[in-house]
Amino acid sequence: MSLPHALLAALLERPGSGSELASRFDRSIGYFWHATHQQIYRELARLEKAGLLESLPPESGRGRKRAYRVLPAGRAELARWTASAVDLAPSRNELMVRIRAEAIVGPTGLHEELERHLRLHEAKLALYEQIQQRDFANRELTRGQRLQALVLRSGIESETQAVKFCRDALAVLAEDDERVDTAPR
Amino acid sequence: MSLPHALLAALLERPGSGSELASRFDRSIGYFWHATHQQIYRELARLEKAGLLESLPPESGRGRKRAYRVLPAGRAELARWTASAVDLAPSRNELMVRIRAEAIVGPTGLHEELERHLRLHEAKLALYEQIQQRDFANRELTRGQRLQALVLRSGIESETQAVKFCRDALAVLAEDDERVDTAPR
DNA sequence: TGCACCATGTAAATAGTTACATGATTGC
DNA sequence: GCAATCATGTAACTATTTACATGGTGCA
Repeated sequence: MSLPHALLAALLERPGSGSELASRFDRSIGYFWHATHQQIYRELARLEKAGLLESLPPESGRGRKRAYRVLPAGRAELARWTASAVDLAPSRNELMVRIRAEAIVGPTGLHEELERHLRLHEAKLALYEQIQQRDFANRELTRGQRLQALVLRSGIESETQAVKFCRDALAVLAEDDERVDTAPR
Repeated sequence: MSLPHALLAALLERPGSGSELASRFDRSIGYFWHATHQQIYRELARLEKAGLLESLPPESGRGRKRAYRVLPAGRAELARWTASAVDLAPSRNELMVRIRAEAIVGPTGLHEELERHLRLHEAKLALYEQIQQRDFANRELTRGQRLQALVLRSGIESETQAVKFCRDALAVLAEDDERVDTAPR
């Protein structure tokens, strides 16, 4: 399972509280391993119980930040996990199931949904490219930065591919689905 | 949720029993929405209870095939779902988390794991290309077949990208991780 | 002082995985 | 007739999502 290890990695980069981690997840590591704040709080508590993290509890109980920090055992566990063997994750791509269904029971209104996804993927792509420019363009990179840049580039390529897929699918749908696409392309 | 709809789609293409669906999932639609036989049996029972499927129960109780068929309500539900709006699936790519961790606590032995993934993705890519040749090359395609071909091509591109990613990551690791990669490239 | 918001959580429901069980058929 | 296998399931567990709750802070 990746969430605890994603949290260990994030906390090693910079210690912080649950809510800080939640908002950092929304920006960086969460692009590749999403988690809600509920999951994060629960998992932080587990990791602390397991002796991989420690926290400075806030003075006044609830409603105040609790700062977490990785213990040596946590760093060791992260290193162990990083190199451990796992199977390929079983793929689950809902859009592909929909296209498949469209091929059988269509035409449906899948058209509009694809337009919407196209825009979402374009936005994500633009965001990643902006981050790439900001953080990795025209400079010498350390080993760690080269690896991070690689992960980001993989995200850019995935989004590029998703954009292309939506466009191609829309083209196929437009060929004979004029009910939905009233204006010619 | 996609599983019930993936099952409806599969059963509309061809009615069948739970085990037939499970083995078909291992070949076709399961490349994009994986499910175990336990999930499939549970979901088929639910769909029947909901009036979207019917089944011819075997004469002799357990251990015999139970043939499922989609009812009109099931087809309608599939069409409704196909065009319905959903958010982008939150991404979860464990390998990216590992690379990120390697960037922080590395070098670990991630090298070998990447080699293994590289081979798995190469095998999957070869399989998809073989299916493409067999089912879609050099022939006129119907609308449904063009959509299916598109899904397959998307799979081919994803695997191509995964292969490239593994190679690039291995190259970065090899630059300064000579402990693991004893021979120069 | 009261209202919006923030940080931390709890609870319940759903989805997916893993381990195991049972009856039927098939081939030796 | 017995072992291997197939088809169908049950049970328990883990992961994830969704909805809600509670205490604290800051500011109008």
